[in-house]
Amino acid sequence: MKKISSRFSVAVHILSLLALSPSPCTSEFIAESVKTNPVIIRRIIGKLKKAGLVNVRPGAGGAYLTKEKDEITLLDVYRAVEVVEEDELFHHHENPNPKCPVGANIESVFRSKMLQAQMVLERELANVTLGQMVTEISEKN
Amino acid sequence: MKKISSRFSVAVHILSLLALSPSPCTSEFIAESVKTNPVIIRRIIGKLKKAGLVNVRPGAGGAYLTKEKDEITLLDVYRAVEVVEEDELFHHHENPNPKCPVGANIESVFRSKMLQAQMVLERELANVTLGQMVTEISEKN
DNA sequence: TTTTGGTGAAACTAAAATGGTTACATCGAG
DNA sequence: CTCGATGTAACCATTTTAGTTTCACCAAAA
Repeated sequence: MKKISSRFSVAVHILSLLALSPSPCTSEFIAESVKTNPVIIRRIIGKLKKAGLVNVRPGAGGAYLTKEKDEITLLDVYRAVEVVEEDELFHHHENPNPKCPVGANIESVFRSKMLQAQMVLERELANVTLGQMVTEISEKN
Repeated sequence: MKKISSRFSVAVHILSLLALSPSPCTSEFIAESVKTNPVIIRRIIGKLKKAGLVNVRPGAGGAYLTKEKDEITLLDVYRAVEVVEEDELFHHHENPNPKCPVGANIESVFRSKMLQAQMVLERELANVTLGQMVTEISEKN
């Protein structure tokens, strides 16, 4: 793979800005903080919107949170930006050879181990709220 | 990202075969069980070799484990096949705007949360040995 | 010693994901 | 009505991945 897409880290960045800003933020403003293109921001905001985390004022513009910052977890964001396909982090390659005793059975065994590993990862993400994030960010000032 | 490369699942498949086979296995034999090309298998075996998990008989051919199957964990394999870059699963995008209070501090906060999440994932992988894998695979027969 | 089977590596291809850019129709507030 | 901002679409370049062909080299067995 390499790495999980930066969409995730950018999305957290966006939401942190929204959580700290008293008024809606435009994609251009956000793009300046993230140091990227406004279109990139809009695309990610689109996914956050679809997930019900933010709303965007039509016409006038500007995004804002639709939930309390303590009710948004990093897992919500992770899922919203669809960084992993079908919510499965690990590739279960194969249509292995069913004639081979290993080929025939490895898939289900491997899969269950990977789902377990994925579960603990997601539980960890679910444990961190946007509220905690912005608190820690603010404390560093 | 999508998914972690199938190199990982294929590597586990390869090692399972080696653990169950009394004699060294050729890449062609393995390729049949995995249902892929022998060259793909050799490339992955090359990485496993570099990590000290297997050895290959020169000339005659055939790979075999260099460690006890209970001393190889899925984390060893995960690391060996280099599915994640620099051992960091999450992308910490950004050279964000240092002038922005969020941009200036989010990176370190986000990073520490992600390292924590990655840690629990890896701990889970470290908890499963190749021995357990082949035991479970065999039980299914 | 010659043959044979296998490895390791290079060179290429094709597909997909990612991050980025430009352009533009559309919508609402002032 | 005008202006600013959004939401898309259409591209593009880069990188990763999986796969294939080819071939030099090596060691064991005939």
